[in-house]
Amino acid sequence: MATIKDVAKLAGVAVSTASYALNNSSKISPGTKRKVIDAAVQLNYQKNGLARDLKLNKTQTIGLILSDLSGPFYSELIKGVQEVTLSNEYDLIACSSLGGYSSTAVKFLKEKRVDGVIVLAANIDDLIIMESVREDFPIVVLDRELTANSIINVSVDNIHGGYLAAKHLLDAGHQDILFVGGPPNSRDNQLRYQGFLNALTEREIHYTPKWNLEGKFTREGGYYTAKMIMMQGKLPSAIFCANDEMAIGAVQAFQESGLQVPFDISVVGFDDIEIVQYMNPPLTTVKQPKYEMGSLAAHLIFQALNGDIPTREYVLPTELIVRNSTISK
Amino acid sequence: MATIKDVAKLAGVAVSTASYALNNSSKISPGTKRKVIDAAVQLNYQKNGLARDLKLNKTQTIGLILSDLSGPFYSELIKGVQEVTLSNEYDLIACSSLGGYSSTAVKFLKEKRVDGVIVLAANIDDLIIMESVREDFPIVVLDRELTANSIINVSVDNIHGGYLAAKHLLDAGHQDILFVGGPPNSRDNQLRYQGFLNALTEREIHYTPKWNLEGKFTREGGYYTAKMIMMQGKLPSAIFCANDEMAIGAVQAFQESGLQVPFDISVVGFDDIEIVQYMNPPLTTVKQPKYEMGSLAAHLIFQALNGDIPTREYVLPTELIVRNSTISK
DNA sequence: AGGGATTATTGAAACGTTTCAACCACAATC
DNA sequence: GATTGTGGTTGAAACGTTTCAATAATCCCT
Repeated sequence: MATIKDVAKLAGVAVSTASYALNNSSKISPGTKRKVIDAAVQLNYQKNGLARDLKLNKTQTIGLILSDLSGPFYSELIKGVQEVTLSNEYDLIACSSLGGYSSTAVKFLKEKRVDGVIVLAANIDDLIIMESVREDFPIVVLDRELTANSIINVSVDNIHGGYLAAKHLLDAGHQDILFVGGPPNSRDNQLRYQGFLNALTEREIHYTPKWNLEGKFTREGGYYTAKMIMMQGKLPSAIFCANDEMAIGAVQAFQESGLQVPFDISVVGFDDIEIVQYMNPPLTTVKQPKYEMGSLAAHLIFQALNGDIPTREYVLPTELIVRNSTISK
Repeated sequence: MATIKDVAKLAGVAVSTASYALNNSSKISPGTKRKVIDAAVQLNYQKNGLARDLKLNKTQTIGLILSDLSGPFYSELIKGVQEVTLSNEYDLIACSSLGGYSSTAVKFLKEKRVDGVIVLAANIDDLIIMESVREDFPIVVLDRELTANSIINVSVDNIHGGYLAAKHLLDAGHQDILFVGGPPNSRDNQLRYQGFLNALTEREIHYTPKWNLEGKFTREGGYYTAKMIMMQGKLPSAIFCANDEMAIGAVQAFQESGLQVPFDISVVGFDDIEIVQYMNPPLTTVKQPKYEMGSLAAHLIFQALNGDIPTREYVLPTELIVRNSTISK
């Protein structure tokens, strides 16, 4: 591997000259510049980015940590992050938090491999993030509550979202509504449930869940919960699933049992992930402003990088998207 | 930022000792090891990964280059790559080829920031890849044909896939089949078309496309092409879209015009991306072994990294998945 | 008590850059 | 002809690690 030393030697100049020349510094005369560049191409020289970053103490890249690179992760959100990053002439790399303490994510959080980081990964521990705070290293965490000097929180109004979902069903005349929850320790889940309850109490309906409906935030979770519901005899007239994936699973379970959504049971989800508009029936759901979250997160990173200290907390609105999986009673 | 020097000083040892201690070398006595570690936690020391990588000339990470981090990129494929990478105790980072010559992708290809790279990005030029070949730097390119010392090709049997799609329609009695192509300079597109033609000629059907049906590999592409088809008067009895995204757009266009898929027209796609099974109707398509592609690609990287020179070319099989968007005539 | 063998510790070089401060040659100014 | 200036070039230090080779400390045998 040719280094800049080799280039300098071949061009017959000092290594500092070679460096200036390759970075197109105005100090260098056109003649030597040409010599150096010729030498570089002749040796097929490629700069070592690690050395450069180390010296400059700056990587010009920001990291995006996702719970799983392959998951149905919010592609809209990534787009938001990416566009802002690109327009600031930074690089963006995505890595996964899979693997716990020895995951790539931790490596990037701690080892100064990026200039700032956006964390969207519920499976990465708050503790790890707190351990990674250091001066001048902005961290934007999505969907969690964490306070430290350089940490910025961006989240979505889950409570209002849950409220909207429930209100929609109530307005449509449903009385017997069931909340199909995700993991009980998930903050998202709790807040959505909270909003759901708020809507019910507003109508003075007392919600008494007869059994514990909570599963994973996955298709299987929704599927099995729906099976459970059907086994309990009396069907509710509507369910509100804590996320879209669960709703997909639930709808599938109902349909497999010959039930018609929305005629036999209305279903509303949460997230508005891309595929739910292609379902049969298309899913009524609560939309998160995913693109906006992403671009906001990235903007905040750059603001912090530029020395402005942005506000530490942002909550973005949610919106009800009515499709055909719900019907008036 | 505390460096190892600070740790050494605080612990009262030489920096080499500190380094050995932090890396848990057996040379160091338990006593000093403890001292060093205490000092490290007290200073909240975090190692600088760049410095380490530079010194070791090894990053222990492999890069995955995608055409667009946010796209509906093959999440199955990524999963394959990720699992293999993780089990080899390497890190995986994904980056986008958006931005052409100054994209993050190029940075990672050229600047020695990763130990190997997998390229799945049609929009990155062959030339760039060729410029990045260097000894001991394995590059796996997916879905393109490129020969150089350290380049390995992995692709899918597009020809046979196209053949399968066409044969399925022919077997179902369709005579008037239209090929809805993607970008004409796309190799995937060409090969799928080739397979399509092979099936027709096998039945001695001469395919004379009355107009040029080619668009982008996107939903819009399929949508507008379908509109075009409908404007031409006589509807074919089936179409074969060069990828699923286009098929989705086409189905949508047909349905908007009141046509029934598959009763008025059969549609088959290519790729078997996740959402097509949730469409209404679920799409008949040709499945690519995405997971296998990913894990194969990663395996090959590690093989090369271990000094074995693997075969330079791999072609994976495709498979027809019959769903409800096609019907017998 | 002396000498070899073992174990712990350390100084210094190296990885490949960038950049400061010094230097040089030469022209311009008074 | 001495000073000042200028544009071009360079040596050396620095970034934060790891690791070799050398030294220092400890131990065990006779």
